[in-house]
Amino acid sequence: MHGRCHKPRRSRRARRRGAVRMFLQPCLLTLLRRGPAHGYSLLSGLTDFGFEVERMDPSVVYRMLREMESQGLVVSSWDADSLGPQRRVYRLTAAGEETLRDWIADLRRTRAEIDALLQAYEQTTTN
Amino acid sequence: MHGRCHKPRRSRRARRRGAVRMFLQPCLLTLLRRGPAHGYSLLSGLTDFGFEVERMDPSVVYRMLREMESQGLVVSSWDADSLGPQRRVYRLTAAGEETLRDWIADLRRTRAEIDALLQAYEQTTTN
DNA sequence: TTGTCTATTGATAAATTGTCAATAGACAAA
DNA sequence: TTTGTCTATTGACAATTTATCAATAGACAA
Repeated sequence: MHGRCHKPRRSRRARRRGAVRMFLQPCLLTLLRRGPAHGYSLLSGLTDFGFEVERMDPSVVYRMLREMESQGLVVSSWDADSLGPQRRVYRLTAAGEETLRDWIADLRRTRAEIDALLQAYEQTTTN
Repeated sequence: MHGRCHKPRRSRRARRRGAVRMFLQPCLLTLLRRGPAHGYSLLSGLTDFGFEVERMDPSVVYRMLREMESQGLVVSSWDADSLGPQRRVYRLTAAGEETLRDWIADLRRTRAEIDALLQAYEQTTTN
């Protein structure tokens, strides 16, 4: 048939509730903290943080990486000795480290807010 | 001067990171679980969950309430014996209770994901 | 020489959130 | 009694974030 492996047709499913906004960014920053990496390997690494990578569109990750680069949080270069197509290798910058620190603080706060709600819920369990 | 109390000019500040998407909805549902209430009182109740109510635009809350009503999660009626302007009193429906249960499950999952990231961060503390 | 896999880019639609402006009843002060 | 202020609500629209689809391209295997 056509030269397309027809994907499982990620059918318009309801967006997940309760997810953290822009959560992708701190996840990528954390992964890059372990060392330089390119988009595709970062994509797989996201499973660690609860992403369902199979259902994710890779363009989401690439877009975020390029945006992060435009903000100076990462820098990219072409991997010299790679087989296959050229791939961009991303590396964390000092600014990226700092932004990640801010993110961590925000996430602790967010966690506390979620806890507040969960506790409020449990306390008013009327049924 | 004009009949407007000039607000502190909620100046275009960077949107907070690390907030949960649509967090407002489960907060309102939880507040309504304690009993019927109208928009303005719900607005104040949000402080419990980390919202900075002074900086919030009330229209955000009203919009959410109306959307929740259109989804059948709450029903509203006009408060008969209210002083001042008429106000809509919202009451939680069975569907609302159920949606809140789903939210709680989602939020527990979200919290687990945040924890995973925080742990990953702490484990790779290279500096 | 066609197809498949990895890797990346771009455009656009849809959903969510933020901001501003307007209306309206009650009440207090001038 | 008219002006202003407070509570309460609605509507419109801009900005941001997220999802989806379509396309390109090198390497390699059949």
